[in-house]
Amino acid sequence: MSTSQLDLKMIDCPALFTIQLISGKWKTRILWHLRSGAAGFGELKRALPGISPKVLTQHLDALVSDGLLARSQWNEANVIHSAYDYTDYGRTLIPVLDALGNWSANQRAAVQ
Amino acid sequence: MSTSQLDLKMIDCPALFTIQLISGKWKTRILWHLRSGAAGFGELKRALPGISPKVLTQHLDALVSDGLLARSQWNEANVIHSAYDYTDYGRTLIPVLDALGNWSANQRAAVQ
DNA sequence: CAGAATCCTTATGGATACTG
DNA sequence: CAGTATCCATAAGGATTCTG
Repeated sequence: MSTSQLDLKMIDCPALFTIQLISGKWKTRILWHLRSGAAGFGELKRALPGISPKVLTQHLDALVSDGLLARSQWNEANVIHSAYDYTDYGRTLIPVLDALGNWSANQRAAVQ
Repeated sequence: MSTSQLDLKMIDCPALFTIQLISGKWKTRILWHLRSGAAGFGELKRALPGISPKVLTQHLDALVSDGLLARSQWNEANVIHSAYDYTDYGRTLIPVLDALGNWSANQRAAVQ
């Protein structure tokens, strides 16, 4: 499911590469949530009501494998904890996400 | 399949609204192609090798129904012609598409 | 807690033939 | 030319149970 490979299509349409990284029912919401700081698996799950652990894992794995997020883990009283956070690379995407968000906010404002 | 309805998720994550408009295997490429001007059904089909007429119709219908594109048609020697072009609303999305494209171009440049 | 495993439903896309 | 109609394949997502 990794989208890190380039493709002829993406040379014709560079926007496609970026889109593929952030497409998926929950990816944008994960990335959006992490803008305010790292979060563990459970926190993300709570922040995204309705997502199943399998799907959350799938999306996180894709984001990690595409280099946008990094995962860390540690033990506390014999219990595993994890944290997902932007990589430096992933962080460069935030202004782009903001552009997407601002556009939609402007559209909504214009309608009202 | 219209994504024009707002949703609670999109208030938490405004970027999601924009993403939904341009997600789909060919949507970005259609929008990218039309940046250089309107195009008919056949031209788009040729510009997107591998797309089937059904799927092209689906994507165009979605883009029109979401208000990003407009469709016009006319007759010439008893043969139907069509043209798809940005609406004024859709055109406001072009800078956002450019942001997506520029980001991917920068990443590719950085890798090399 | 953080997932892996399994099974299942739905959404998306595709090939092809046909029509006004 | 510009699609529709039909049938089909795969991908994406989801519910649930289980494990270190």
